[in-house]
Amino acid sequence: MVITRVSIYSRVLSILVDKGVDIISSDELGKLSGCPGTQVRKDLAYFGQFGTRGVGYNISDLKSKVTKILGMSERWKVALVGVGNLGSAFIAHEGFRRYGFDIIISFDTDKSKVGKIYNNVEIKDVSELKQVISEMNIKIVIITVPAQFAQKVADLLVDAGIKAILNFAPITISVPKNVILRNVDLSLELEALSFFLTHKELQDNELSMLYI
Amino acid sequence: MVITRVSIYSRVLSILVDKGVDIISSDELGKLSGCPGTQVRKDLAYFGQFGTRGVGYNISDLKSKVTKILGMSERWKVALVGVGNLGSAFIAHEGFRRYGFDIIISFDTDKSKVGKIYNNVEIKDVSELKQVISEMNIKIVIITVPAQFAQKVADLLVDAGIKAILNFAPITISVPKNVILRNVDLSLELEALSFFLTHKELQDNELSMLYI
DNA sequence: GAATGTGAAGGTTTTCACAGCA
DNA sequence: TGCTGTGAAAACCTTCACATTC
Repeated sequence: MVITRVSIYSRVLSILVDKGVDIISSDELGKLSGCPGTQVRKDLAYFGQFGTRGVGYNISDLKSKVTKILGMSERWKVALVGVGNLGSAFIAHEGFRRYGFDIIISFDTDKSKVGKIYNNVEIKDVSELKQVISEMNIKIVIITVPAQFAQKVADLLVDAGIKAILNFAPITISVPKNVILRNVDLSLELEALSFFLTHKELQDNELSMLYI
Repeated sequence: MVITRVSIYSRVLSILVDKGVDIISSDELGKLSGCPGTQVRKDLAYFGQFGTRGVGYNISDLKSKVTKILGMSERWKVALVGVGNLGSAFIAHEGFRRYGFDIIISFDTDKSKVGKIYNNVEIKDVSELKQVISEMNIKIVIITVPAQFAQKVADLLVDAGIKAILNFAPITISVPKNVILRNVDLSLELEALSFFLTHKELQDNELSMLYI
């Protein structure tokens, strides 16, 4: 939770740096990030003291500290498994590059795709996964394969020594405790909207416990 | 939180229905969903009593009740604004259709795109948004425009009477309290991975408060 | 005996309130 | 005076323990 918000602060700070603003208060940063100022202060306090009492936070200073906290001082090399609709879109997605993530290789099992180059990214056969990931020194992998193959791919990745996985397959996959797995389930996000549209009568505190 | 998990239970139940299983215990359903059985029971208890003590839950029965709770008894008509890489991929994405969401219309401002049909979905000019959304009786909209246009699009949607928005633009947007907004920020997910890779030394309970 | 449903306990996260400092 | 940093309080969520039912 904290980390997601710190990431958002980082986004907001970038925009402010570009705008040439120097100083910001926690309340203001909170407003721009969609949370209360006290939350901002507590979140940052977890990592140190970055502000000046009575003044606020120096934006470029805070930005560089937050960047370091997030481990985003250098760019990350990323691989992607499953070059379907979603996978191709992610390979072409400018946002990843802008925020410091380079998808430099991709994998699929489809013989008609393997060997092709899409958006400067080669598509290799999944059988080469372990070797290529080790050679290219990749630490983060995105899974965009159909649900039924996701666990198998995750197993391959774990075997290849990957410690961070972003999974878009709509299924529960398991990895060892020392591997970080994050799941993004697109339809599930829409289902949450469906729920709230269907239960508009529920209000505020009733909704709180149901959220996210 | 509850809703996200109930959505996952719904997925698991579908698979079990297909497999022809009849009955499942909360512990088993929890294991398949990635949470403890007691969580499953509490989550379901929020909406009623669906099981039989000493026995478990009747799968097809629970499935249909959960479907109703989520508001997924009927299909939802969805619009998408911003037919770029990501937007096109979502229009083509099978997953949405499989889980009951039909993207039936899309919008963009790019004159070279407007009027085209992609994957059976017409691309209309954003200026037609309000009228088309009303005519087509659309209740849910996906935003996949660049960050700098996201707030403007959200304002248009609110003006058009939309009450549920799924935003993929990496920026904080504000909507009135009666509008449900969910944000999916792809790079932010990767940043969370970056953080954990960078701070492997933090263990378990230290990490807990940082997680999402 | 087995598994649900649920009040109570235990944790975690957020918010409050204010001391401390520019 | 203004705003950060932070213990304490409040709110929230998860897990436990067990009475209840099949």
